[in-house]
Amino acid sequence: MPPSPVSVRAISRHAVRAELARVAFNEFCATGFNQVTFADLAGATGVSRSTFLRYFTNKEDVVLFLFDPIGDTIIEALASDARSDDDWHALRRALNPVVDFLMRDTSEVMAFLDLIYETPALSARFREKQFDWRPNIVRQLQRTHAAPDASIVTQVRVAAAMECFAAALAVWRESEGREDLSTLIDTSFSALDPTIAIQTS
Amino acid sequence: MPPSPVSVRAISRHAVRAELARVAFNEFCATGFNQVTFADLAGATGVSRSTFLRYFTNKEDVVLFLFDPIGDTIIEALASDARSDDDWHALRRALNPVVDFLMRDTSEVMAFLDLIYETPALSARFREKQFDWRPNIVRQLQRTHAAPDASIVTQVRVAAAMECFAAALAVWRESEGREDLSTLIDTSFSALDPTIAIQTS
DNA sequence: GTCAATAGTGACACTGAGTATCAGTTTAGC
DNA sequence: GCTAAACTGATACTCAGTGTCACTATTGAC
Repeated sequence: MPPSPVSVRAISRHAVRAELARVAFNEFCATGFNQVTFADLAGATGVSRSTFLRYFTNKEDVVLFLFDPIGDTIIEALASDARSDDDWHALRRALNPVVDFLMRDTSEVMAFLDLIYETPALSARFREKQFDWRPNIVRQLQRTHAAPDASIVTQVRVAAAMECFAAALAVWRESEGREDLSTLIDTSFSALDPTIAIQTS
Repeated sequence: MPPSPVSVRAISRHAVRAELARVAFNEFCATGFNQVTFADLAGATGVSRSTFLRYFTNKEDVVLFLFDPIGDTIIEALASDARSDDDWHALRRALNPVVDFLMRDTSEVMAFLDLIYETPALSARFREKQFDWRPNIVRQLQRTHAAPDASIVTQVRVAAAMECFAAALAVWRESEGREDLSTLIDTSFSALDPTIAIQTS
């Protein structure tokens, strides 16, 4: 009995989740991620610990679920990519909508990245999240773009592309947003671009 | 008062650690990593829970510390690498001693990889371990091999190289050791090699 | 061989994340 | 308004990981 594709309950759930996360984020920034317990968060949000826990799969998710859409964004970008050149450039292009997504509210994203990079538990989970995107990206890339010889080649290229993104993001946040994220991603990608020959000293 | 570089106590500690890990590994394989508690391990090894815990930084470390030497192995390989061509091929060569290390006891390593890959918590920590090797590798590479333009380029190349290794290792274990690990690493590396131009369709 | 410093041990208590259950309440949709 | 479903808070629980403390064993120096 799924009454409608987007039920009223789902909307409510989303909104509550966002509000809980908002309050929690302030607590984390003020006191430190590890110092704040779920009991603290329950108190700060006026909801019971049980209820708070039901809205998130784990403590890191309270911060990181903001970045959940990125995985699907990449998939969609690859799916709607008309050009059919090599997969490496397709992967680069697929990151453009991600950059757009992050640039919608630079200061908010930067605040999140600050908290993430200064909290080992959060950075570790953030990397895990990015890792979890990979299989779907590999599948999509094999479907829409000339799948190369072996599966391992595609897997490695996707992994490398995601690492390029991660490295660019890290430098971007270190520069406090002064450097251009797109340019940084370009630099990362060209450091590995298998379609251009770099002269060996 | 450090009496000698390698004290008797350090040797004992190492040996005890190895023995505890050996027994624990059997328990993990028999019952499943998540199902076995530290209390169980204490019982199986005949040592108290407190003592067992003192030998490892966390539960995953009981399994994964076997792979600790790999980080240093890579560093040493880079340091003693005479050739000074591009950093990408230097990184590839630095993995040869790692392959040697893994091939010393193929069946043991394979048993470990089986447990790791079937246990999400272990694979996640395994990736974290590999991630932790990166900064030192970057530093060593910048010292000994023609450091390229920007720091981000080296960082990306090291990250990509480690992902090549990880991908090759995963395929190797899936093949149950039938495929050649060195060849798989070669394939991975050439999928990204920035020194050879691949034709674009 | 004795002895003092140091390290290892087991017992215990504790925090905090995450899971599970359950009775009571709210809400959606007919 | 009614019913089935979802949401809530309370409670109890498991287990990883930390910290402390008294006790024992070992080491290295004398």
